[in-house]
Amino acid sequence: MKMTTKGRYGLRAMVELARYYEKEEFISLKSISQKQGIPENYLERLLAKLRKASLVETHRGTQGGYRISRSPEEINVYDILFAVGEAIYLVECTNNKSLCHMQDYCPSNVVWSKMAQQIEDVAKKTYLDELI
Amino acid sequence: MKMTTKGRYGLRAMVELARYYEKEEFISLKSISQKQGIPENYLERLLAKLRKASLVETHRGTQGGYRISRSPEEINVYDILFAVGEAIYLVECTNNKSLCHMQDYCPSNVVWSKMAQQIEDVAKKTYLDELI
DNA sequence: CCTATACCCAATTGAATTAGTAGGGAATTA
DNA sequence: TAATTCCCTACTAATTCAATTGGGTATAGG
Repeated sequence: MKMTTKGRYGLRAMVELARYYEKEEFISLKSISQKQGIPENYLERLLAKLRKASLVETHRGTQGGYRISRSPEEINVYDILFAVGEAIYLVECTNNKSLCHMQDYCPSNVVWSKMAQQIEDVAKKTYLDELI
Repeated sequence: MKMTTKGRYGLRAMVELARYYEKEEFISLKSISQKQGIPENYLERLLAKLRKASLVETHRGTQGGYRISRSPEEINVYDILFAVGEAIYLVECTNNKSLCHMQDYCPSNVVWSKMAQQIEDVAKKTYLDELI
């Protein structure tokens, strides 16, 4: 039961960017990648998703880069996980009933759903500003 | 972020066995495997682990099989997950500090640990008898 | 205008883990 | 002694995740 790099790298990148929120300057991919020890091209794709979700904004050319598009107080971990496509469920069939071989009631699912709900709650309650 | 089959199959098997607790009869691997739609040989290995953790007991020969070794009220989901080797953590470095490239304090880890703790809590609070 | 910077994007490969299979062995019952 | 059923290890297949490659486009500054 493990979070993928999408979620891990995604959060780390956002924490990194959140640190520069006040300065309003753009941070280059290269810089984030080096500071956080994340492969450049791989991180790039995550940042692309974060951009599409309007969590970061970008600027090209010299002095360009990425910066957080809202105050860290307004971005929570759930937003980030959702943006990068890190799904919050422990078993497939919680989301997709057709995958379950049980007709009516699945006892196990009660547990997995409850766990997923807890994770989601933590994600939604934790804002970036608490992490910097 | 997904639970592996170890945890999923393991719990399902235990729920199945818990249903027969009163009867005290042994249920064959084949029967569990068929009812739950889990590959026989694969399930066998999980049951072996559950046996080693003293959660189930076995008997060979005709009319042999597996049965739960304690009352369902005394077995929680955590016991099962632990027994089958389903680790409860979302990122490696929560358990193994040496894997983390941060020297002192890792902001992200705060989140992942909190989530893992929540999962553990649910697992420890949920007993088999609630699921049958 | 031209060049360096730095984001943008798709396709492919590589690596690791998980899931499942095969097959021989040993205990128990009838 | 034969049928049943657990016991155990090694191997293979499948899937998913992680990372790489490489070419494209916008912007700033000289």
